[in-house]
Amino acid sequence: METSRPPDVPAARTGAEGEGDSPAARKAGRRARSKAAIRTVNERAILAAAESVFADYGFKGATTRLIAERAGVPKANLHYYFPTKLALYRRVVDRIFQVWLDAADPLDTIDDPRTALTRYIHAKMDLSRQYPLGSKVWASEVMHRAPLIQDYLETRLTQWTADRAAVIDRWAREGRIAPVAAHTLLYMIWATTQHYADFGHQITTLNGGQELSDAQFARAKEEVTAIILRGVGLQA
Amino acid sequence: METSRPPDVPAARTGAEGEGDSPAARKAGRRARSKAAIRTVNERAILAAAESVFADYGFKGATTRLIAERAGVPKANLHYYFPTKLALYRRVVDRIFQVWLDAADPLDTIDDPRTALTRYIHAKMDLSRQYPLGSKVWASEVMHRAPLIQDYLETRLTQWTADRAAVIDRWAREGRIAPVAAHTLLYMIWATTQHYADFGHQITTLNGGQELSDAQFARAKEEVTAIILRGVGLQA
DNA sequence: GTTGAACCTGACCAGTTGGTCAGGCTAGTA
DNA sequence: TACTAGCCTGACCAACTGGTCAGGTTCAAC
Repeated sequence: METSRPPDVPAARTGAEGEGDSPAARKAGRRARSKAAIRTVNERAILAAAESVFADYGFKGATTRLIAERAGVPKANLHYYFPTKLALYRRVVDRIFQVWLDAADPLDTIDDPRTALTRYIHAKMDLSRQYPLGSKVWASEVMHRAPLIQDYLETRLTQWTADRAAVIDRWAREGRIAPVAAHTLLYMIWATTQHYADFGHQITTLNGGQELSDAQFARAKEEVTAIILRGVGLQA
Repeated sequence: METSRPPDVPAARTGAEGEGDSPAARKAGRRARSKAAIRTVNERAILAAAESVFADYGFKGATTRLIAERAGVPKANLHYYFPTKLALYRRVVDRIFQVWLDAADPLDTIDDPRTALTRYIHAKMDLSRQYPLGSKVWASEVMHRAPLIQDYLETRLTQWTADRAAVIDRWAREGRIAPVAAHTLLYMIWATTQHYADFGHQITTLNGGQELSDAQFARAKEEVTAIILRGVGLQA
């Protein structure tokens, strides 16, 4: 059983309750003082631990005992902040989905195919590098037929995909890229970039047991981008 | 909790014990008669059920109760054939790995890059279509840091990958394809083709809730192949 | 038809699961 | 200083987990 601490994840906003954490509380860090700071620190620790455990075992395989252990709080305390395992999971998934949507910005704001695709692929690769747990949680959820995020898939993701597909289709119609099906292209980009997170362990093993160095990863990022750009008829 | 039957999977050879099942036994099917036939039928049913449950929940999340239920045998009977959950899992993974290796044949026997890559990509796409559970079990295992298949990764998969990478590198050196890193190309092929299995549910949802039809899938296969071929500098 | 090896399974077990709760503790304020 | 809202947690629970086993049934060889 894994007991190592999760890698530190960039701590996004923790929740929507909007507790105001004073500067003093912020500094407290390890040794929490004020009530507000205590809540902030503990919620973040639990959410980070939960993300790592859900990434490791999926929803069903994860245990609240292990989450509490990794967060460094008693199990009963975890249930004080998050009433059920499911509620905790939803909070984790909410955050992941938000981060993903934010990464798609280039496809909305840039009309040059080469620039837009390059930036989008780079953003997705960077996410896989810096935030692999989110990708794994998402993959787990979808592989298990998405019992808990089906509404996301059916509403927000469907709309998002349709909008971006329209842009890509227009590029193809205008002859600015080769006539590829937009969905196929998007799936390829998602699959390839997320592979570096979801299958990171396999990549590490095939790299002689060493995690990809920053230089190796940067090269992979360029190569992936080049292959896809050429693949849609753009000189890389 | 899922209780539906797993989709029918092409029943490959069940094991290495080499029980000889008579023609009569083969025909028996549902109502088994001979001892040998009983063993064959039950082992297959249990392995198929196990594959589906492991694909749905990963090793830790899967329960022997659910496997037994889907196989249509009492739990104690399952433990009669497979002593532990772990032993059952190993048998499932063994089979998946063998199927995957077999699919790689084109890269070994064909020296023309366009033909070899086309056939390999097609074979991997077909596997994702016809045998998605295996892909999901593998993905689960790797995402959970491969506690049980680490030896496969370190020995057989590493060797396999190094051999094929050598071929691809040679193609690049000889100027027969663009100078891409072999590992990056292989990862792209794996990621993209397996995406159609692992993320099949997401693809279905984004397809308006309908599974990709045979025609849609055939088109996707051609498009994926075309993008990758162009991506490595080959006219599609 | 007798025998025994192989197959079958309800009932059971100890350990783990998500979740509860009574009662203690502490920061903040009046 | 006294009060209290909010934080904390050991001990507990019913349900479920992987796995066992005694005792029964069935096939097939003699």
